[in-house]
Amino acid sequence: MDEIAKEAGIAKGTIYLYFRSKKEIYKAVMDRDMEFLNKITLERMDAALNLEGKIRAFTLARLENGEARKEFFRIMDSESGNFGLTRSQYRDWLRLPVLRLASAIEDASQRGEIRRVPSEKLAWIIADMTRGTIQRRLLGQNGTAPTEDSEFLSSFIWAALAIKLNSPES
Amino acid sequence: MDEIAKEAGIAKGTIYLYFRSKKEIYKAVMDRDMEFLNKITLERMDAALNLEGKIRAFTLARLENGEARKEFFRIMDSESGNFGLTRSQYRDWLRLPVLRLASAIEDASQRGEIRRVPSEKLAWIIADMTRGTIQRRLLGQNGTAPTEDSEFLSSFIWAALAIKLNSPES
DNA sequence: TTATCAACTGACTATATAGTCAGTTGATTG
DNA sequence: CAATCAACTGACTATATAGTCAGTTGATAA
Repeated sequence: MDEIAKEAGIAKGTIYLYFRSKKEIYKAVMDRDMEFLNKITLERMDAALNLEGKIRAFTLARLENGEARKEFFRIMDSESGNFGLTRSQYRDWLRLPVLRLASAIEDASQRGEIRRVPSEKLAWIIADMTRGTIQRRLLGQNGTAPTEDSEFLSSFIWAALAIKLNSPES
Repeated sequence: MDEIAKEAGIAKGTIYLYFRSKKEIYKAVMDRDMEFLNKITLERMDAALNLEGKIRAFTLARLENGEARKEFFRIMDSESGNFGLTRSQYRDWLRLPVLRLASAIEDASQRGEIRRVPSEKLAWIIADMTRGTIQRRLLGQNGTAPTEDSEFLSSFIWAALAIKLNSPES
């Protein structure tokens, strides 16, 4: 709190005129950032015309955001316990874009554009892969661009969704 | 430390005859658990005859372990920051089984059993999906068995790896 | 000029808890 | 029996820091 006050150029007591507790500050920051991230994720997904584009939009929006807010992610990752933020709250925030992704998958599945899959489960593991990739990018001295990683993820997922065509006997 | 001492049935001071600090205790627990988890993961992967089996072995070993040590994972997840454990140390522990998975993928890729893929990247995202699935299992009241989730993950991954056959024009 | 008050201040309090160490215990030995 | 000592004890110390509150400031109003 002393550091926050110093950084903000106010006295510590002043903080408590605007926030009840330290937790509340973390929550406010978290809410703002997650809201923003979800907003751009959804916008970019909506702009995409087909499922393949939506998957690419989802992964790329997340990867780019991770890149732009490294420090935030680092703190979230290693200090979330310090401010009473559980993994389940993080999951709650993810839910909205993930469910949007799930409906897109479900639609495509219904329309026969991809093979039949459990859409919600799939959407969650897409989110898992994206998160893991962001974490890996933040750790190592990563030379690759977000677009490249997004491309890798998307094409991998897309390959798994392709309808199996009648194949010559193997 | 008071709680640990109580649980162990010794005085707090006695702890410091065996461990230099609180961090060291966490590290010891972490090391033991991760070593164990890696051991069974590698054993089960080695027992599998082909890549598909190895992927299934990897995911299932992890999922079952997550099930058997819920409390440990929960603490790891939400309190890792409290004891100076960074995400990068977690990643270091994962490295061994992930690289083993990567070589298996690389081999299969070389032998033409699967299509060409960047094996290490792929191995890491398999680990991501597995971790995410474990976390989801620990949160919700999950009715499904680990085998079912492992099956879902493995078949999804396998579908993405299948060699694209010459298809009739679409 | 004085009163009022909202915004602000920062020294201080309260609390939690990792780590310490002077003292105890009980087994072993000469 | 007395001496020695390794293992152990738990009351205590040291430190960090979230949160408080009596007092200050400066603008506005009467």
